[in-house]
Amino acid sequence: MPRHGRGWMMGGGPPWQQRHTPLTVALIEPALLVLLRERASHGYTLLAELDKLGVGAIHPSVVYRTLREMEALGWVQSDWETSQTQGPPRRIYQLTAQGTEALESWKRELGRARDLVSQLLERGSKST
Amino acid sequence: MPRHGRGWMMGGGPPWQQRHTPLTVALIEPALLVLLRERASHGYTLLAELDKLGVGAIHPSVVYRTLREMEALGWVQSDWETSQTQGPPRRIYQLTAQGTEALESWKRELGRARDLVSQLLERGSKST
DNA sequence: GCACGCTATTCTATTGATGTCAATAGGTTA
DNA sequence: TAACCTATTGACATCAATAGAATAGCGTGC
Repeated sequence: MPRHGRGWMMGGGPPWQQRHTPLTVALIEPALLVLLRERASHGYTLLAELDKLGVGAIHPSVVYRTLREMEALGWVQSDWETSQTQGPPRRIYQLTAQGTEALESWKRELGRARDLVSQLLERGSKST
Repeated sequence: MPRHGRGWMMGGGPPWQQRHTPLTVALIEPALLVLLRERASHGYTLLAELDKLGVGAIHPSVVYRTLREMEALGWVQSDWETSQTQGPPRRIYQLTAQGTEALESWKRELGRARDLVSQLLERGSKST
């Protein structure tokens, strides 16, 4: 089964279960920044929140990896929370000042992308 | 140089020349369909039109490969045009019925993506 | 008539991004 | 103590993007 490749959204025969598209994948990172801006949180929770947001079911590894990479960039900062957990210790991520800047930058980018999409949609719907 | 990676839009330091983002890359395919719906065309022209659209400078390989892959899916159909060219023979692509369907499917997908982006932008701008 | 530049397409190699799977591990409940 | 949920990490395979060069016809200037 192709990851998404060309035609990911055509499906073909069997009714596909929810698959995320390249478009939604590109949104994981800004979505995480937005969520972390609202409150510091840990991967497992963020995973669920992404799902609620509508960014399709993302594999946990992807979210954790993205968080680690964002930490390497200095956008977020993590601390272990050993107490009051219902499981193993968890890593709490919080936004840094750089992360806030990154979010602003992302917002400009998303704005441009949205405009482009709107333009495409319009142009693709005009009667030839 | 990383393709885009985390932080592709942060640049850091020197003012980056136009780099395309994962978001714009994801738009190549629907953009091609939209353009081909308007008129049959060949890779070289489509390349320039993508640029005009705002889908950043795409490497020719990507466009040609995408076109071939779309042909393999039956979305487009190509014929060699040997006459009236200012160069070597060129491959004219035109949309098929399946391609039109694919475009419709894409449009639904783009609509969803745009809504998601709007939602993110709003949520990312609310005062905490 | 040939060297150069533009149009036009294809192929190969490399790297980077993504998806999947498995491993680890603490806590809770039956 | 076994099963299950929370929670995170690492390794590996695969796929897609990019760069770069090869191929090739045509037009222009010299």
